[in-house]
Amino acid sequence: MDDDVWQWDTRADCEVRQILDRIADKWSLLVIALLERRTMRFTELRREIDGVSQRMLTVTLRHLERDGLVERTVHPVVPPRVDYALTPLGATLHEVIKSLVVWTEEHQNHIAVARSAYDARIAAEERLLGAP
Amino acid sequence: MDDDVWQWDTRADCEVRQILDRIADKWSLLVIALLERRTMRFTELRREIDGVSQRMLTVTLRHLERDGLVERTVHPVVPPRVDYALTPLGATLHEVIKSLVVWTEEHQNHIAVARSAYDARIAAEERLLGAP
DNA sequence: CTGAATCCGATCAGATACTG
DNA sequence: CAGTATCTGATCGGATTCAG
Repeated sequence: MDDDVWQWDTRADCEVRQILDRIADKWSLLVIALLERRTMRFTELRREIDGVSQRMLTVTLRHLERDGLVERTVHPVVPPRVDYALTPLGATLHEVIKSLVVWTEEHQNHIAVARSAYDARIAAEERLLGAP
Repeated sequence: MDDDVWQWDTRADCEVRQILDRIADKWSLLVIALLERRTMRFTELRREIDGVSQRMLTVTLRHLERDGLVERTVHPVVPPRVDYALTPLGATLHEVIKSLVVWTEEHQNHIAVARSAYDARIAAEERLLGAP
């Protein structure tokens, strides 16, 4: 059974890979995390997500909407008002994403130590090669 | 408590974001999934992962090694033999990744339907605009 | 306010050639 | 076998401008 689950990873063009690439992109995780709390407007999202450009937020939201993870609601008022909300499907994804973020939170110190050790080892090797 | 966990997502430069970008990249997930089964050699990984170039596999493995997720072992024989194995830290990450892949497997049909509906709706709107 | 469209520099990643 | 180095086309993404 486990073997069946992991069969996917040998094929480049399979559906799972496409979806993984989508939900693993830079801003999608953040958008989903924020919308899980509550419905938000475009400008609210832009203000909350530090570093995102207007263009990339728009692109990200369109992708999420297309995949059925986010619902876009246009209110016919002036000035325009557009609300973004997580769909039920998006909510189930959020549960999975949450475990990923929690793991990162718990292990970031461990990883920082590993990086320092690696960098120190590489630097030491380069000194050996530089002065033979 | 939930609020603390999700505090991270408003800052672009925080450690968690860097780590997420790393483990969410195109090939890392596949490498970790394969190495969880058993230790593998460079060429074995390359053959198993459809579509990866030699360069990108090397880069991915160096990143994972630096983060302490993968261990690289060089055997001083000819021809050269290099084994890659998941570290204990990498193994804990695999558990999290697995839930992500399982979610994708379970919902890929749902997403495919949503995409079709979205594309059809966009196409219909464009027809309305094209022939007024 | 919420976008769409365009331009353009930066980065990424594949192909190729070379090495121990 | 297991890489490194280099070149180059492709893609990404930010800044800017315009529109409903």
